[in-house]
Amino acid sequence: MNLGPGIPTGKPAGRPTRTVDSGTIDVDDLAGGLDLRLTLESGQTYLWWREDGETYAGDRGDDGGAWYATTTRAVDGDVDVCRVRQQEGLLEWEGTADVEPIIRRRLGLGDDLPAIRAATPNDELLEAAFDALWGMRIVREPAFPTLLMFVCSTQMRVARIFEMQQSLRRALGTLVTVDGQTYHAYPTPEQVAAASEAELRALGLGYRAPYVLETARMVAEGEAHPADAADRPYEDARDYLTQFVGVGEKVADCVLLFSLGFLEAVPLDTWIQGTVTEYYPDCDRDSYAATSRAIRERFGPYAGYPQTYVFHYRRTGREAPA
DNA sequence: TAGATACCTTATAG
DNA sequence: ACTATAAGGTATC
Repeated sequence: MNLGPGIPTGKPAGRPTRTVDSGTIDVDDLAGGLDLRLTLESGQTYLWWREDGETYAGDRGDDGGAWYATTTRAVDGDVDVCRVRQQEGLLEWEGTADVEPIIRRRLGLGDDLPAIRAATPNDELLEAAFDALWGMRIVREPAFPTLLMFVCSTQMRVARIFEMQQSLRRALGTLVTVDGQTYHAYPTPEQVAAASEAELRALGLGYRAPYVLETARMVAEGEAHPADAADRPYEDARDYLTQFVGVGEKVADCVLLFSLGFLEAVPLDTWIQGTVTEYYPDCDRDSYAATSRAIRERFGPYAGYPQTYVFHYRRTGREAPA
C-alpha cells in the first residue's frame, strides 16, 4: 500500500529513520461505522492535523484527507508518528511502529455506537444529532496533552485552540525526522515546565499561560498526574482533576470524557448549558454538580456520547431552524 | 458558601 | 475604520 508522501517507506543507509508499519481497518467491522473527520474536528481533540493544512478550514465532510498525530511511548519517551485516512470503507494507517492498537484506542473504534444509541433516550433533539453526525466517535487521547488542550480551551474558539496546540508543539515539542520529513511531538510535562510564562504568552495563550505552566510543573514534579484520576469513581475523579491550575469542573469533565474513558461525563459548556435550559429545563439546577447529575440521569450511562453529538450538532449550526 | 468580576487575544458583528 | 462583543471558564476576592 502506498499512502503517498508523508511517511515514506524505505530505509536509507546511514541516516536516522524509522521502520514503517501500515495496515487497514475495515470500517464495516466497526459497530456503527466511522466518520474520521467528524471524530477529529468535533472539538474533542486538537492533537491531529491534516496533511494538506486544511484542519478546521471548513465543514465539508470527510474528503479522504490524511491526518497525522504523534504518540510518545511511556517507557522511554520515544516518539512515534502515525498517519490515518479514511477511504472507500477502509481506515488506512501508517506509523513508525505498529500503531494500530493505539489508533483503535485513541479513535474510540471499540465503541458500539448502536448499543450506545439504544441506551440513550430517543427524543427529537438527540435523534436529529445522531442522524446528522452518525459515525462520530469519542476519542481517548493521552492524558497530559488532553489536560493542557482543555486548559487552553477556556473562552476560546475551536479553531484557535487547535492553533495553540500547534504552537506549543512547534515551540516546545521534540523534533522527529522520518526520512526527511520533520514532525513535532506534543511537548512533555518537563518540556512545558521548562518554558517561561512570557514564552507561552508569546504563543498566544493569553491568561492561560501561567495555568499551563503551573499545571505542567505539577505533573513534571510528580505532584499529581491526570491519568491517576482513571482509578477513581467518576465524581471523585473530577474532583481530583480540579487540583490542576486552570481546571474547573467543565475542563475536568473534558479530560474524563476525551481521555480517560468516562463515557458518563457530560462537560457543561455554554452550548450544553444552553441546551439544558432550552430542551431539558427540569434538569437545570443551581450548581454544576447538580445539573450534571440530572442531565446524566436523563441521558443515560453513556451520557457523554449524546453530549458530544449535541455539542457539535448545535455549534456547527446543523440544528433545524425553530 | 454564594455572587460578581477580571482575564489574554482574536474574529466577527454592528 | 472603529468599538463592542463573544469565544468549549476559572481564579480570585
